[in-house]
Amino acid sequence: MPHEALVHEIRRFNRFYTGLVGLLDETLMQSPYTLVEARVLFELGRKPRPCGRAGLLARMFHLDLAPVASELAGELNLAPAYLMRVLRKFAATGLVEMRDDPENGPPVLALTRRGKAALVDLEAATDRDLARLTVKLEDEQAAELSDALKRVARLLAAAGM
Amino acid sequence: MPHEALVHEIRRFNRFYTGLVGLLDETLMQSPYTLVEARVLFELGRKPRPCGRAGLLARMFHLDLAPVASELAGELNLAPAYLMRVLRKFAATGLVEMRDDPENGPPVLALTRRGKAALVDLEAATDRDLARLTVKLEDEQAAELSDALKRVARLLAAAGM
DNA sequence: ATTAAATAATTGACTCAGTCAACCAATTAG
DNA sequence: CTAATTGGTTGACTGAGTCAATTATTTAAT
Repeated sequence: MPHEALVHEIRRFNRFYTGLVGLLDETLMQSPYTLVEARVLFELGRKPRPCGRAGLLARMFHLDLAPVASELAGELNLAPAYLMRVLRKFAATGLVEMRDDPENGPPVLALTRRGKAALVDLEAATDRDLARLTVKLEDEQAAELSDALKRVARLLAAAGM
Repeated sequence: MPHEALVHEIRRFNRFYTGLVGLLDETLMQSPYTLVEARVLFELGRKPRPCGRAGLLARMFHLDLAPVASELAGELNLAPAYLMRVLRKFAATGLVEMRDDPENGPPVLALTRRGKAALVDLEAATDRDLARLTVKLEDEQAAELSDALKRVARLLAAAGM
């Protein structure tokens, strides 16, 4: 029976944190995007898919770039079919561009200018939220929280997940 | 611009933790219940609604017991209509009992024996998961993680949420 | 080089989680 | 006693997310 106290604490934390995330999600719901859509947008912004000249060259030389859509699907664990629907919607509304590159490799994803603008708006909204959440903390407490978050992530990651 | 580093760190953590929660949720999906159903079950088990003699007496003396269904809905932030559907399903499959008490107060919820058994099974499953997640940690690391979790919850709760 | 197997992208059809609006019952206020 | 609030409940509806089948593409094998 390993670490009963810890397991109990994780349970408590999960309850707490899902509540908190729920609050933050409400803000995202105000936006014109679904939660999933927002996550896709974030992820596309965070790690832009190789596209254009760079992507082409990389693929020409057989550098193993993970396939674009499936990689995204993996990172967000979304069903490929579902991700596809989201991407098509984004393509339809002009937020992303899905180019079949000339070499007939797998299609390549990129945020359009409008897509980037949308992302900026989203990030501004969540920034407001997070700022409101942390504004009452003294600098010292903020540092402590930041440190504690890092610890949690590090220890859980080390634990194997 | 308050605590930029902290905001950034919370972002990182959210990404990490939603991934982790996704993993844990997969186990729940294996169970015959929906995520929401599982949460309802957990919550009903955690804080059993007053029922039977005790509940009756309390209500007779106008002790203000929060209304049963709406309280649940609030804690889990579920739409009342949705919660109702879940409860009806549970009632139909014999996991909870919804009694209109004789005094015609609001209906009262209680897990049946089968409901309690189901909850025990669920908790066993999630315990296995959490155990698997934490088994690789040394005792010292486990203590550190537990402490860090408490800190995060305490600081965020203090921050206002 | 040709075929076979495996992996990725894509689509349409379908299901059911979750929302919405309206309604009923009960309590509180005026 | 009626009006206004609050909580419970329902049916109808929407659309998020799944599933199975299809095509295209890359890798492996002979």
